[in-house]
Amino acid sequence: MPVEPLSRPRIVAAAIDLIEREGADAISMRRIAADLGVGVMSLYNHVPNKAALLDAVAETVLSGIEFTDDPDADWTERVRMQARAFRQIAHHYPRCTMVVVSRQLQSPAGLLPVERALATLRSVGFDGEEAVRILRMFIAYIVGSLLREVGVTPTFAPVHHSQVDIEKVDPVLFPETRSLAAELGACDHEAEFEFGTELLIQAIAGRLARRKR
Amino acid sequence: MPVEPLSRPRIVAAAIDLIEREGADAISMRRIAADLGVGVMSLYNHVPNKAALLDAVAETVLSGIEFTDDPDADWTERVRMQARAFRQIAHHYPRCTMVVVSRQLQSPAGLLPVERALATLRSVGFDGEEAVRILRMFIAYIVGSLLREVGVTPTFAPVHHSQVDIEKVDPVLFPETRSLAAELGACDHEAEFEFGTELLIQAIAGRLARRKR
DNA sequence: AGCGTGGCACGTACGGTGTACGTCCGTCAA
DNA sequence: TTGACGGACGTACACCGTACGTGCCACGCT
Repeated sequence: MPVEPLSRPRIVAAAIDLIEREGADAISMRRIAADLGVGVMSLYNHVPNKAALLDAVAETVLSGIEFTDDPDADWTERVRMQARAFRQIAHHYPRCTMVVVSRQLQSPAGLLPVERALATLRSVGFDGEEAVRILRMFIAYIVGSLLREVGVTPTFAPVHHSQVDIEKVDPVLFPETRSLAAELGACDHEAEFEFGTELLIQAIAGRLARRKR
Repeated sequence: MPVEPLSRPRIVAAAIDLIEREGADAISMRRIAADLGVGVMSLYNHVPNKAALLDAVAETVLSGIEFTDDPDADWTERVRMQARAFRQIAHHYPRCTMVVVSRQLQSPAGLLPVERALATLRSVGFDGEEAVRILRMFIAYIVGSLLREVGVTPTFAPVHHSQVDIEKVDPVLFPETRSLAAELGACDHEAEFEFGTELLIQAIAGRLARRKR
């Protein structure tokens, strides 16, 4: 029985699989090894330590994003597509999202999207400094959005409790919060994400217009 | 010698202190107890478990934000102030920031800022649904910004290496990234944050104008 | 005064974790 | 044939969260 030889990619894949199945807290070298039907210490022949493994997980997830960039499309559409591509992470690997955003990886895995985004921004007339600033703002927004999206599901979503029992909040201290309970309780992540993306694009467009004037 | 009696606030304070001194990874019930000069299990008389302790840390840090809201000021200025208030977290408790954003707490600690922000937004003419959307977008941006700001300091900042050795990136595959190396390498977090905040405010203002028309 | 009683500090113990180190074995080069 | 070497694995250690039991002390009641 020629079992697949142990390898770094196989270990990383098992780790991702485990995180998606049982959550990021459940991950341990022993569990991964068990899932692979292998001794714990064998992992260390391919991965220096657990932190590096998690970095590899983040890198793998990140590099799995499908960026389809159409250079002929309107720049607003291109920005939209790139933003949506990032959000795919939260869809394909919801439980891994926290891992991805919480470790800053210093590998070229994240460079391709950066390059694409900078190219897009510069092609519409922003200078380098401004392109970088805008990119950073976009990334911040996207990261924050992903965190909201996956944070709402801690491990298993309970039935459906909004963050606070709305009955408990004092209507005189928090009138707005109370009257907007319905809106605050529900959250269509996709609509929310699109709304913010459009707002950002409009802001950028406005800045661009002012700049060209 | 009447030692201060053990109490939940004292435990939480010790936890925050430990995190700030040694990083979020270093925290353990045993270390906290040792810092307080107390047996480990004594902690459990005041805190049900470690997760609850971390929630309490998040809540305490969050409720420590100084929100000064001037109802007479321009709404743009009020939004600015509230955004900056959040960013104080990253200044006062840099190592705790990850803890704060990574646990979704279901306590009224985060309600005050929400209430203020909603009130501000509604006072300038947004309806409830839109106010909530805008607030969510702002929070996403702020959270993402804070993560960038503190993520740059993993544990101890090395000398000063930008995320990638710029020499290593291929200039033909990543021309923009390469040519903007200087801009990408340096990051004035305050300026960056202000830039994004202003852009967001402008976007909101634009939306408001369109809405009133 | 005597006597519960309940809260709190604490020790011990158990199952789990990351990983340093040593051992064994299969493969391949000389 | 032999030597070296890389990879799989077992053992061991320090540390983790926390369930459980024990003892102390301050209090309210009779």
